[in-house]
Amino acid sequence: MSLTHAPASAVRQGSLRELNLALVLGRIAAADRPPSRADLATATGLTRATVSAVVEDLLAGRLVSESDPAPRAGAGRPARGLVLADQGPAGLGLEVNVDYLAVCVVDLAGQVRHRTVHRADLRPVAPADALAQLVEIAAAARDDAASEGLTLVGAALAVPGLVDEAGLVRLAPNLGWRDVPVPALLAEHPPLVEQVPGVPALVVDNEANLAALGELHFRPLGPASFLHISGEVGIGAGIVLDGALFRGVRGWSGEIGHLPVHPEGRPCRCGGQGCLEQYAGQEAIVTAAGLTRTELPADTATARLAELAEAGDPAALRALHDAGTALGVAVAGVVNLLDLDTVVLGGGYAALAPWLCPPVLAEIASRVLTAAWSPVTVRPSTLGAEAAAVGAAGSVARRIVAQPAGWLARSG
Amino acid sequence: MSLTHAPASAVRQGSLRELNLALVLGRIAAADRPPSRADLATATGLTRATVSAVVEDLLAGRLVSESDPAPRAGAGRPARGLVLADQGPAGLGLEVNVDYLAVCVVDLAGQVRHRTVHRADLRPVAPADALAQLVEIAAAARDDAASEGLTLVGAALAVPGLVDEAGLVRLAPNLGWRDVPVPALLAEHPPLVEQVPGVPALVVDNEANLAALGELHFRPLGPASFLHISGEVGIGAGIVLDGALFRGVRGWSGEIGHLPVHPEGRPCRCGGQGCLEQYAGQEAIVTAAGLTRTELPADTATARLAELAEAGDPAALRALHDAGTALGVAVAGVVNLLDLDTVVLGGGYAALAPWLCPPVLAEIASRVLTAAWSPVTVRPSTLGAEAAAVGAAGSVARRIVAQPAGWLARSG
DNA sequence: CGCTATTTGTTCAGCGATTGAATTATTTGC
DNA sequence: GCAAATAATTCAATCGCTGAACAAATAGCG
Repeated sequence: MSLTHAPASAVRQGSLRELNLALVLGRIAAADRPPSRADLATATGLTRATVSAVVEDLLAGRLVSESDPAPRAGAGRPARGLVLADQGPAGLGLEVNVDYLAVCVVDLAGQVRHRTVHRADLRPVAPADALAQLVEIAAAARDDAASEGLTLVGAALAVPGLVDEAGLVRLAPNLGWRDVPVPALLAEHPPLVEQVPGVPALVVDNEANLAALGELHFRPLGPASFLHISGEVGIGAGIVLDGALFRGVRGWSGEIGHLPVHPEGRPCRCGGQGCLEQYAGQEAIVTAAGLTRTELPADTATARLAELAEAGDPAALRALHDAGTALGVAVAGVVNLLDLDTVVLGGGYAALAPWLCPPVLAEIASRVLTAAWSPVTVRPSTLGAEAAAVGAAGSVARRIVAQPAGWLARSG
Repeated sequence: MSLTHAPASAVRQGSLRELNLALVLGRIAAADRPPSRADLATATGLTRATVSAVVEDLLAGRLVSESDPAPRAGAGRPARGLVLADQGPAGLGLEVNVDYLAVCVVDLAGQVRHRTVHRADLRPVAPADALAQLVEIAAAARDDAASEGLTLVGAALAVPGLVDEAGLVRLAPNLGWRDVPVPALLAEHPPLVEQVPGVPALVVDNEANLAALGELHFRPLGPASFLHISGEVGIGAGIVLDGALFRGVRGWSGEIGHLPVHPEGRPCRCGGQGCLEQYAGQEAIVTAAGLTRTELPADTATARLAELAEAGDPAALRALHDAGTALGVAVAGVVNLLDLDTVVLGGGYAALAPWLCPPVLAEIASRVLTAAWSPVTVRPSTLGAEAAAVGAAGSVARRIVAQPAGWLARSG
């Protein structure tokens, strides 16, 4: 009973075409095999005449291209299949993290067409310098993409911290950033992407949010709702509802790391007590497993932990089990509250999933009221460590698919 | 970055008018004083010509009516104000609860035009008989409404339990219902409402969900996001995001009563341990306050508790403080996760809010990471005990406002 | 009182987008 | 080689929005 069917603004004849462009393009994107114009007509309810006109616009704008006729049984003129173009607009994904910079390019079909990861300890680097390095890498990626016929039409930057709506990074503790005006700093460099009406040139967002969107690449069929948990030093969650990121009133949703799991337990840096982060954060797991804290906490510690667990080290196994139980308590609460059917373990958790999933599932089974009727899937993320960059680039590409009119208005 | 701008189905010229009808009617509903056609034109971006045509349809369909000209300074032809009609379509709200049946009628403007509460212990009554009684009361309400020029166009029924999408009541423990096919049982009685395209004749939903929608009556301006907590024997929450109820993948969201607040604490009937319900449910508070369990737990126990607290009874005050703290732990988790800025205490909690709010706010202040930047409001519900019936009727009325085309197609 | 400025609301030709039927295009099967 | 079948396009008709002109109604001012 969504009661928000009223459009946000006036609907004119032009909007009508805009909406049908989006409708048809969306069907092409969601189809599992290249649909014909006739398929699209029956699927959308439009007439074949209209679909032809719409498709003509999409072809002219290089958003779709005709593929080899799909094999079909029976008589009749063969159909021409339509697929998302592998040339044309594409999204740029950027990521600044503690120990790497990442850049990637994703095309309309969701394919990662370019990817660069530059490993470096970014903590001692000033924000402006870090962004300058990132721009340099991104410019190379853009040129690379251009040689494949791709035009970058928007960028999204993932940052491990709280970001406000204007793109100001309020606080990125592990990076040491505070009140960094990212859009202003990037504006001092030559623009990386072509301006397209309706597509923001730059979106800055929380790493956990964008990593969650990355998972949509592997569930492109229909709207999906799931919880994506990034286990790093802190624990962040991206909540995807019906295929769209849920950001909350101020854009600060997903702070699952501070869900209380032992209300009178260990004090947390947030000021509370017994937060999940104190029991399932990377540091908590590492110290519980008896490992000394390594220099770069992100990758090496996780990899070492997985090695130990693989080898059957009792301390590591116990640490992972306890962390998984704490995580399961929090996740059970979230599932009870939001009735989600899928939980994705991402970031540092992905590699540890074999040991984390069982206790998480156990807690869900015993605590979720509706678990008997609706099973909950818990699985590791399918993307690697740079999921956020992929998700960021994908979010731009998905926007073009959802609102093709802006791009078409540009290219004539 | 909602990426779901693509319409669900084909957009034809007719849809265009449908969308603009909804747009204009929505503006009229949201305005704080009766807008003129010219006001609507500037507000919506449509031309005055189009607005006139749209308004003509709305007037003909008795969805709006012209009010006395609003006073305006300066020269010029006086405007004719437009308001939602106080005659025409209206929504029927129904509620079956442990100790009462409630029926109410809400008009387009959100006014409660009729209300009947029939007190009776429904636990020993068979579902079919309870529904038969409800239908009888509702028929009287419908006739009453008809004499005021109101036509009922849809009904929503609130039930204290889990309801699936088809309206089957899977489980209503306190009512003793299990797998009750409500739509089928109601279909055996003469229809209560007129059939209107696009408006379901009957929606069955969880009481907590519909009570949450009731709060929208007092925040009609713009989309609101809040958490509404109904504290009864169980504790249910309705999550309203951007003015629409969030139901979850299977419609079973809001089970806040089973959020773990002491993971190794008291066993809960759900099979888990330390659920909120065991610490802030009505029974928990009552027994903690040293009260013997009364026969009908709903109203009397809460009222007695409020009396004792008012009188300064230490046991009652301590019980309420402890319950509020437990509630605060859970709410802090929800706010961290969803970044909501408003929490409404409804149901049995409404009367206890003076004692529950302080500890809840204290937990939020210490546990919510972003509390410093974004204050969270915690307030009691403004509707009484029958909030669910009002919310149910209001949801129907709001649907007509959001999708007026169906009603207009009916009445010619 | 009459005139002007001002704002509201309506009328009407023009236009863009969809529709539905007719037409063309291209293949399979007999 | 021809009929049947399916795909895609063409074209007049229609629906709804636009923009400008026009009619209606009031305040201010001399």
